[in-house]
Amino acid sequence: MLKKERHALIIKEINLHNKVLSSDLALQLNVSEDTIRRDLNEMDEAGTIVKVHGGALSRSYHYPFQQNDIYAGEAKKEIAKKGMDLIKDGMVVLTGGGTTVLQMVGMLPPTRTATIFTISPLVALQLADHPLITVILIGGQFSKNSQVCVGTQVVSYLSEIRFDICFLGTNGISIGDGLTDSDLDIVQVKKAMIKASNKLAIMCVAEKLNTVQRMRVCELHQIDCLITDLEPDDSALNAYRRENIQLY
Amino acid sequence: MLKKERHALIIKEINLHNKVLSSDLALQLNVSEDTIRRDLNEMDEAGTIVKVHGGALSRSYHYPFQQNDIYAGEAKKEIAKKGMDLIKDGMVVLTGGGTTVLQMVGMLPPTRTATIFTISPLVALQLADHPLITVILIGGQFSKNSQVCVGTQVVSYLSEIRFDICFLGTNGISIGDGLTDSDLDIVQVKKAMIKASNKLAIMCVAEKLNTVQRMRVCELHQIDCLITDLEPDDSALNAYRRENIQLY
DNA sequence: GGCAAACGTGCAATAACATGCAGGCCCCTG
DNA sequence: CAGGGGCCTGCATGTTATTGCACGTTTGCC
Repeated sequence: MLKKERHALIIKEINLHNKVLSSDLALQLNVSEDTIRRDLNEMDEAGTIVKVHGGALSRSYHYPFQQNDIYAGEAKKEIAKKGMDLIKDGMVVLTGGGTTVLQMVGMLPPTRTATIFTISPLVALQLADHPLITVILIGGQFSKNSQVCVGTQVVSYLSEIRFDICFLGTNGISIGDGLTDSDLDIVQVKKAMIKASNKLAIMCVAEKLNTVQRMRVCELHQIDCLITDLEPDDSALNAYRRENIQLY
Repeated sequence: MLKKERHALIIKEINLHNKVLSSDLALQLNVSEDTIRRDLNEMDEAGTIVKVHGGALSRSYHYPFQQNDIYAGEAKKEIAKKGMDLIKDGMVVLTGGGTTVLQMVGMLPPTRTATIFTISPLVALQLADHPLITVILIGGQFSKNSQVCVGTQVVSYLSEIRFDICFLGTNGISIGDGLTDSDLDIVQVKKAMIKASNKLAIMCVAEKLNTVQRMRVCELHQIDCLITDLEPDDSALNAYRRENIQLY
């Protein structure tokens, strides 16, 4: 087995799986782990791969963070655009505090007139430079983790108003468990928000579909609109389509 | 499972849900919680994430508004420091929304315990990473000019609570006209804030001393503390000293 | 104020590592 | 063809990294 040959195989393996283990390669190529290590070191110095303790990773895999952010950013913009279209002139809207919601309100055209209630200071600030939209910030205890207002104040306030539509971001959504979240305070507020609204729109990046968190927010059938970055007829959404959820 | 691999997965999880629990990760990645803790600590030191008790949070989500800190001039920092000293452990504090107030709450030592009510979303967000302070955001119509909550909701809410001390920024202050402001909504809220508080502290940069705005907020004698960037015995403050205002 | 979960630390076992050395292979030269 | 040098490989050595567990402490919640 020639060195170049091994290198080629290692690269092939890394391209395939984004990672290799020294021990696997030694077994597979029938050489000692020392040799593999030497190979990996050379290739790391050459910049072909990234060596780590125990094996090596593909160079692109080593810096997936920014790519992911950008990718997720694009997806969220896509979702935001679709969600935005659900807000018609004169509507009374209620929103939660996710980044997708934030994106959405930032994209609202300056000519749109609406009243937006929100539990998120960030959403309120985002809307500060919108000329026509009236913003009502719903006050209460400020949750440091999720940067929205929670607590009994919020819940009882919500009980006194009816909204045309409620936009919520997603933490977990799945067929079996419906909409789920990880924070008790948030769950209670979200429940109250849903109860106070005629329509419920859930915004969800495809990656979060079919993930489950600890606590239940609501059943699937309570969701009216599901807005994702996928095409509405994507097969990944089949199960949700069967629940009579309007897909966007 | 390679360490880098775990790190990448943790980051992915955090980007997705904005937070992770050590216990969940341990289960999901099939390693001990100790290992996860070590991972999270490393990533926290590297600045990738923010570690908290029980798990970790996304850095970008947690500090989206840090750029705001830059604006504060030296004078405002000086004022902020003096004002900060008036907040003692256990106090129930009410604040308005000026940049000086924002500076001040940003400087509060991490060991300080207090409950801070505020009409300013920015103040709430600024305090989001303070471990001990409870933040109550007072909700209402969001004023786009001044980026605080105003309106009858706020006023009636304030009528039901008593605060130890109220911090307000300054728009205009002068011997003849007292504290003045330019926006009717703001004035009404400020009046209610003053009425609800045992002590009134006004934060004011020297340039704004002896300026007058269109509408009156309160008389000079209602002010308990005047915090400026001048020395307390500065002659420019003589007139205010005569009004029995405590100078800082 | 009490309790359980989360925490940090030290320790030990194991895996992975770097390094030096010896043997084997190839090629070159005499 | 014999010998030698360069390169690669495997093995042995000692070192470092990583991980899980045990311990006592801190933290957050009720």
